[in-house]
Amino acid sequence: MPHQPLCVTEDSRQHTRDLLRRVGDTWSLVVVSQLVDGPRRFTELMRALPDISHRMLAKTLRTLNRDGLVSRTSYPEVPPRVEYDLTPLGHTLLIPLNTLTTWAETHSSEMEDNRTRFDQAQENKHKPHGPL
Amino acid sequence: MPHQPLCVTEDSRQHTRDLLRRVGDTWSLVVVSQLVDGPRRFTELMRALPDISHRMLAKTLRTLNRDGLVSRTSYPEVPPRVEYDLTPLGHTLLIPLNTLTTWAETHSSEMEDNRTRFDQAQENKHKPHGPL
DNA sequence: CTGGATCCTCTATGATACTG
DNA sequence: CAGTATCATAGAGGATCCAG
Repeated sequence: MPHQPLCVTEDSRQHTRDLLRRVGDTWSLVVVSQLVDGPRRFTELMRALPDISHRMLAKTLRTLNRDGLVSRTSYPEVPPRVEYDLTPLGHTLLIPLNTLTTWAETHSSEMEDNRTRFDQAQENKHKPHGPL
Repeated sequence: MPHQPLCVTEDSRQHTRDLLRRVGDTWSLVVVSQLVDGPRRFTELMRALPDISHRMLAKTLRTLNRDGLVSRTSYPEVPPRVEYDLTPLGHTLLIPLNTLTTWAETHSSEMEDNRTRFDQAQENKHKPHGPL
């Protein structure tokens, strides 16, 4: 009997696809991982993530905040101070994300091997004009 | 004591991000869901997925095959027949994917509400020229 | 310090036509 | 039937400058 994975309703697929696209972008996961241990300021995140651009950090935080996964607390000081933190909803997302992280860890090398093998097989198909 | 989610090594993040980008694209998950119950031919998938373009189905299948998540079996007949199926590795991915699917199902409406609320708050910030 | 606006580039995707 | 190549368009992302 085949198992019944991936709830197969249209809505289900839509929701999951939306979620995967969201957390699967370049930076969402990286930013979230910086918030696991507590609130961080914009500049702190910039320093911790040398590769992210100013623009994309702002944009990513805005999206995560909009989704309710990250909270944004602005303190009426000068210069302005803003702290970002995971919301309770954001924390619940960490569990399934961890399941996926573990899978990725376990199988990434296998997938990498698969890709290498695939690419080599492709090459051999294009230049089989070997010595005869 | 804060929990310890999202294995925080650089490699771990990289692998997970790669995986999320892969299965988070527009079609991978949709295609995979069609293979859960057994092998399918190219045209069968096209019929089952009215929205996907010819090109993207081919490309998605090729990528999944390259990663070793989907097998591709070509029968030397005329006209040609090709069957796609999940590999054992592909099947193992269904488990963590299901965890995420469940989360998405459970919380998608909450996130949708969050977005609506966020957008309304934005509007109110731009046009607070209300009756005074 | 925070973060939005603008300009530019690269990639993803669709539509279409072509090949084995 | 299965798959690729070409062209066109939309969105992601970076660099930079400007504003509160």
